[in-house]
Amino acid sequence: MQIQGIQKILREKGLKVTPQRVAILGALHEMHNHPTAEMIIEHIRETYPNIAMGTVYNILETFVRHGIVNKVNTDEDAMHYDGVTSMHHHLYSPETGQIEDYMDEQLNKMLTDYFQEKNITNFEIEKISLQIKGKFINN
Amino acid sequence: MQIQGIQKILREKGLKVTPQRVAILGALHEMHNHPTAEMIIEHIRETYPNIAMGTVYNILETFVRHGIVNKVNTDEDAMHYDGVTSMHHHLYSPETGQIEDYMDEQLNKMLTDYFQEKNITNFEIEKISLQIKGKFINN
DNA sequence: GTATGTGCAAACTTTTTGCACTTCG
DNA sequence: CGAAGTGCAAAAAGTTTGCACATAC
Repeated sequence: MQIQGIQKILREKGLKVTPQRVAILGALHEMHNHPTAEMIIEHIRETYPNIAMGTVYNILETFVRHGIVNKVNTDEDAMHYDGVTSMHHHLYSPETGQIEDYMDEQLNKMLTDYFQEKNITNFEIEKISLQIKGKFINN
Repeated sequence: MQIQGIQKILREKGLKVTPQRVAILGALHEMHNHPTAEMIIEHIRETYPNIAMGTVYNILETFVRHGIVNKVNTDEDAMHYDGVTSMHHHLYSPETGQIEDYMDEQLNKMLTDYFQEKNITNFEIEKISLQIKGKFINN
């Protein structure tokens, strides 16, 4: 995605367009490996050497609040982040920490239909995602 | 579950039966609210006043390694733990932090069948679980 | 110009670690 | 008795916060 696309996303949410925000959201869209805050900083430090830790955490939290970034929960301490907000799932290996997107429209439809019909009474569903735990093979 | 049942679980895994382990596994089986390490300590402190933090973390890690306890990943910092190891899912509200079990045999079968047929090539599945994010209603 | 955002460092929270002592089998 | 487990306290890792300064709009 070009920088204009990033800026548009921010403006549409009423967020001020700052170089830090553009860099972080850009990084999340390039990286595709569900980085931690630490990994994001490392990635953007080349083009943005003096960004502050606290700023990165603040910005990520803002993005999550506005729904343009999602948290990816794992068994590890550090939080991982995901720039892809459309419905998808994750393959996850607790041993190596590797996380891969698992996109599957057929599965999405199956789950959406299932819960539409099921209609859980005391809960309003906002988002459904599968965590598929296991091992990556020869990789 | 009585104390004998807890001891049996530990012995079957080749783990030494210590009062600390019995207390923690017992707590996890009573609690049903996916407690953090902190919450577990608070819960067992009545009957076990001088258990050490480090011991609780060590024991939980041992249990997870032996598959008798699972980690429950959320958007929060602190890890949550679950004494139920059979296939099930979670309703989760990021706003309040509340986590509830969602048990559904029909869903389990649907998912298991789906992935059996699908056969992802580069990944060996060990465990599938849905995180259903949203809001609990009047509760 | 003003509300909002950022840098920085300190503080806080959660988890891990090292080592002496203890306990289970 | 010996291997494994525990207590404790210090340290590490991850995240949040407060405040002065800077910037987007």
